[in-house]
Formats: sequence, C-alpha cells, structure tokens
Amino acid sequence: MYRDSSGRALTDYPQPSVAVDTAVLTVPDEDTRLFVLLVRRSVEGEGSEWLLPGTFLHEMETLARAVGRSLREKAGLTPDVTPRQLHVFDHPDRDWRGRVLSVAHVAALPWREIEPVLATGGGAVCVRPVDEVRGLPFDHDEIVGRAVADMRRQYLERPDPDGLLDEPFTIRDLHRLHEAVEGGLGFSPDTFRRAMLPRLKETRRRSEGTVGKPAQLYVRR
Amino acid sequence: MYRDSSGRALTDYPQPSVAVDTAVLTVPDEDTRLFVLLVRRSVEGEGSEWLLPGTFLHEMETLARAVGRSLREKAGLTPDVTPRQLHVFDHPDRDWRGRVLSVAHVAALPWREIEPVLATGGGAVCVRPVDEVRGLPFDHDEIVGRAVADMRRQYLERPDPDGLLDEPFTIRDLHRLHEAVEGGLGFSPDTFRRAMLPRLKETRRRSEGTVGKPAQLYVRR
DNA sequence: ACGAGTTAGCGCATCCACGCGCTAACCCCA
DNA sequence: TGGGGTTAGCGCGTGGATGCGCTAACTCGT
Repeated sequence: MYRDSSGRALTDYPQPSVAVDTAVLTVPDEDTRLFVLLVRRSVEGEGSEWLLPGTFLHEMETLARAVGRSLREKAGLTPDVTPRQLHVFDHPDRDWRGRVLSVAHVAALPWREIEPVLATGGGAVCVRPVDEVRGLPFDHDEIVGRAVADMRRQYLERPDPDGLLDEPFTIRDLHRLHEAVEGGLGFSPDTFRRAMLPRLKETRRRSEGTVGKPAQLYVRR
Repeated sequence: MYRDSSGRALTDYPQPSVAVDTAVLTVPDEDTRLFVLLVRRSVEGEGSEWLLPGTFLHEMETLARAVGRSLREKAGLTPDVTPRQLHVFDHPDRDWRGRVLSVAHVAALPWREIEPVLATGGGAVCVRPVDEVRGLPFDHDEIVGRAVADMRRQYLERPDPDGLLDEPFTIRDLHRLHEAVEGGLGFSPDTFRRAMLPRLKETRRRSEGTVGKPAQLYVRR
C-alpha cells in the first residue's frame, strides 16, 4: 500500500463522502412539456418528501455505475443510461449528516422506459413538469435547473441527441419533441426543418396511416 | 453525530479521496497562442515530471478554496481566482495510491499575474502552448483539452469574460486576444466588431501613442 | 514640415437565411 | 366515389448579416 512521506496512507486523512444525484428527464407521450422524475423518501417523524434519486458512491465504483444503481434501487429503472455530469455541490454544510460532496447528473430517458415504473413503484415514483418543481431538499432545485439547461443546449444543435424518439421518425414528431424540451420558445417548423436536415438521414419509408400527406421518415445521422 | 439505520456514521463506510486539478490558462503579451501553466513534481528515483497543479481536498474546504490553495502552494500564485468545474475523473485505477476522484477545473489568469512566478519559481513553474502539451500524467492531457474547449465556448459569446485584458481596451486588442484563445480560426475584424459592440461600453478616451488612427477605448458592459 | 505608411471605422453591395404561401398527397366521411 | 380537411414540403420575396473598400486620422522617418 502507498504511504506518503509522513508514512500515512491516503485513508489516514479525513475524506469526504461522495454522493450522486440524478435528474432523469423525459417527455410523456401526448404531452408538450419536459418532466423530471422524483422518488419518495421517508423522513423520520415527518412522513415523506419528494427528491431526486441519489446514493452514496461505493468503493471502486464509477460515478456512472453509482447513478445506474441509484436509479435501479430508488426508481426501479433498469436501462443502461449514460448520465452526463453537471456539477459538484461542495458546500460544507449542505448535508447535516457530515461532509458530503454530491456530483449532480442528468439523464434523459424515453417515456417508454419511465411509464412502467410509475405504476409498479407503488406511489414511490412520480414525474413532475420541470418548471413546477420547487422546494426540493438539498440542492435538488438547482440540479433540476442545470439539468434542463444542459439538455436544452444539447437539443439546440442536434436532433434528439438523447434518443427519446424511436427511429425512424418524421420531422414533425422531432419538432414536437424539441418544442417540449425547449419549453415553448422553439423555432418555426420551416427553420427547424432546415436546421435539422443536414444531421438526418433519409430512409426509403414514409409515414403510413396518418392524416394528411405522408411524411418522409428519417433516422439520426 | 448522525448514525444510519445500521448504527454507523458516514465515515464508517469506505470513502474515496477527492483531489482537485486545475488548468491555468493565459495568453502571454506579444504572443498569439493560448498557454497552460505546469508545475514540476519530483518523482522518486526518476527525476521530475511536469503536470497540472493539484492537491487533495481538505476537510471542510470547498473545491474552489482547494484550487486556490493548490495554486498558492504549487505555483506561488496568490490572486483570488474563481475556477470553473469541468469534470470529475472517476476511473478506479487512475491513481496508484488508492481510490482518488479528481475534480478538474479551469481558471484563466492575465499574463501580468503569471509572469512573476515564472522567474521566482526557481524553474518549478512553466507555461506551454496548449496544443503542444502531450504526455502529462493522470488525466491531465484530457483536462487541458476540456479546459481549452470550455474557455473557447466562453469567448465565443462574450468579450473577454475572464478579464485577461486590462480595461479600457481597444477592439483591436480584444480581437487579438480572442484569436489567441480561439486558436487562429476566429472571425474577421469586421464581424468581430459587430458581434462584440453590443456587449461593450464606450468610454470617452481614445488610444494614445499608437500608430495609425487612434481607436475608441471600451470597457466590458 | 511634409509625405509615406498604418490603423479605425463607417458606407455599400452582396449573399444567405427566414418565414409566407402554394400545391401535392393523403385520410375521412357522406 | 367524390369532396372537404389536413399535412408535407418546396418556391419565392424580403430582411438582416457579411465582407470589401474608402476615407479620416494619426505616427514615423527624412
């Protein structure tokens, strides 16, 4: 084992605990807003409160795996997400249990993955529109804000980079999704088409069974 | 002290060490390139190697203060920097001394602050052009890459957001600085002027003692 | 003191991007 | 089966941004 010049190992120095907290974002079918997933935690003597799923980092575990484990344990979500780091919250007094650093993450999941756990979770999991969540404990309000900002930046440039839409899709569906993510202030359909076309690949298929002229189906390039 | 349902405190669980590493970026006077600051670390039996300044996070210390302390101890830099977080490097085997998470930071400092410590540092501090550094230990190559990308994003939108230039300045000087940061592929002088003018405030002074027509002096808005 | 060289900064023509509108191509219903 | 409604997607005119060039205003050298 490594020893420094004072003959002490790393673990002989005081070390903070490291936690991960994750804002899981999604857009429900037939809705035009961005939602965040919350889980219920029981507070001793005070009933319960809603917060973002999170957990402490285990030994020899990467942050991404800790995020995956927290989603599995707290929300029953099994898919292999690839969370993006947002920020490390490091205020010394942010957790009354001791010195805890929290690495905030964001992960976008298709509604198809979220919907089942709302039913099977026994009321311990819910989703809320991102601009209606307020008063979450710790720094979770700010994490939601950063998560939304990060996702909006992503969606400004590329067509559905997080794969919320199943391929192939029409430009109309893509536009609806982007407007939900951007929160209303999106581009006009025409500008949107021109911005996204270079990053899409045309398929040979067209939409079937829909009202109006059938639309070209695309996949991400 | 807090105890969980198993009667154990947070510190009874294995905890990783947390370090900070910082890419200090600057643009030397009379140079057109972006530089990163490196410090020399002695490696037992192998002489020494160059790397980014870093340190372990102390108890009850914020990440920003740890960054400031590391710059003071390793590079002799005293100014109060406001570092930006870039990424948490969490690969379990990234440090042979044990489980160490590293929170990478970027901080931009004016050359006026850097130049003195190059002389007084006794050869333990140097600066290198960012696209010539390679082979640094740990993840420091990637930190430099992320730091440069982050700073370039900042400088695309706002005029010298990190305050590398002393106010007041001419648009010409600002353009030179931005081209150094962007690494050559910048805007034309005309487009640059028009992009930056809305974010600048005109002063009553003009440049003196320079060749050519005196230029308007501006401050950041 | 005067001309040459250099830079600032605005005017102007051009180009590209934006949004409107038209037509084609489907579904639904009578 | 035909007519109305709806949507896709391209053409066209307009407006704002881009880059060139001109002139003003200074320094430097002779």
